[in-house]
Amino acid sequence: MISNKCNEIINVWVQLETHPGGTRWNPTQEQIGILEMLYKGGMRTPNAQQIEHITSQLGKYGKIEGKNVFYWFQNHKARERQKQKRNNLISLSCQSSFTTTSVSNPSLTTKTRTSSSLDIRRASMVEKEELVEENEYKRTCRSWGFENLEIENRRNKNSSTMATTFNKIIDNVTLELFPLHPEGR
Amino acid sequence: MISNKCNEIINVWVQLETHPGGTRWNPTQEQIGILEMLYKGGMRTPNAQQIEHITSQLGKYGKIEGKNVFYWFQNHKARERQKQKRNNLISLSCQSSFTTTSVSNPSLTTKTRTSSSLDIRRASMVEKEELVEENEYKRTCRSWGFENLEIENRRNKNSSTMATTFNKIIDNVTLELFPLHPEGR
DNA sequence: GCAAATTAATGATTTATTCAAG
DNA sequence: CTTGAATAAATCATTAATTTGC
Repeated sequence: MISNKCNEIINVWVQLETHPGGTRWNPTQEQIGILEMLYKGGMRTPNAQQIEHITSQLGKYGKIEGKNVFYWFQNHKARERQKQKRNNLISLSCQSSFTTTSVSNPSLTTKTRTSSSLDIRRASMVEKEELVEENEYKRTCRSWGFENLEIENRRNKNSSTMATTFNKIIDNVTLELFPLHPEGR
Repeated sequence: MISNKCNEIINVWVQLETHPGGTRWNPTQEQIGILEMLYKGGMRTPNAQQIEHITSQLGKYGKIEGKNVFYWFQNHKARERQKQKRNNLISLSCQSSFTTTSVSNPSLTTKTRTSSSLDIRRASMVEKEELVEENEYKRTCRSWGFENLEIENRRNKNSSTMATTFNKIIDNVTLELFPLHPEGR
């Protein structure tokens, strides 16, 4: 898809050129593409091993650290939730319905105003209960990268230490993850 | 203070005995004592180097990982905040005052009920503005442990790589941190 | 066209909340 | 019930888009 030597060289050069001192990570198109592909595939909270793996692969297209990958997934996930929430709010307000949030003392809630654009925060709290989350990946054991992954050895022992091609990383990682974390929590 | 060889041996044994499979970290008294000392000294969000340092020192008193130290500070901080909040709420409700939160449409807020025990969350939002935080350590550059601390080399170059005694760790680390992060943010 | 000024995106951190072991 | 562990939400801060006045 996006993997010829030319782009690789150019990107490395661009990276080195535009990030001399070392500010924040500026992902290349290839990196973003792959991350989004993984995300679309269902990856949400990669564990340390997976992050290392992905990082080493994305590293071919520019400077990158493990934490960049971790943060990318966190932010991407959060901001999609955010967007979803906003959309839900809009569709709700388009129905122009009165939202009467049931408070502990219901006698005091007298026909509260239609949800204005301002107080998204409170609304989010309400939504959390009435919105069916599509998030099928509940909490996964993230585990830190500080120490070697001793604890994680309890689960998936079989993880290719370091694949070489993109197809490999994508297929491997997604296949590793897609079983939907069989041992729940 | 708490540092004779006997205890050390016993604790190592206890650690190994009570955590065969590898459940969650169970801090020893010495470890907690030191952590609390550091906390009292003002440490709140140690960075990767400091965490590594502390971990290696606490490791003398039992099995421990960097993430344990990290989480300990996070939880300790958060739970002190929590306690503070609860206390503030209590003292407020003891005055039995009416809290009228100014909403975008003030005409609708008619003498809202006194703060009941349930909605701590909203109260916390209010407090955040009217409570002078004693937290003089704003945001410090935590940085991950995944990669080597390349970026951090911009600041404090002088950090003893690995001290040996407890007094050393305490004095060193606190002295490293106490300058109140001269370059603000 | 083209910099300076604003605004929107998004990388990075911290804080709040929740889960669950003991 | 306490607290270690983990995730979600909120926040900060920097870079890219975009606009604006010239």
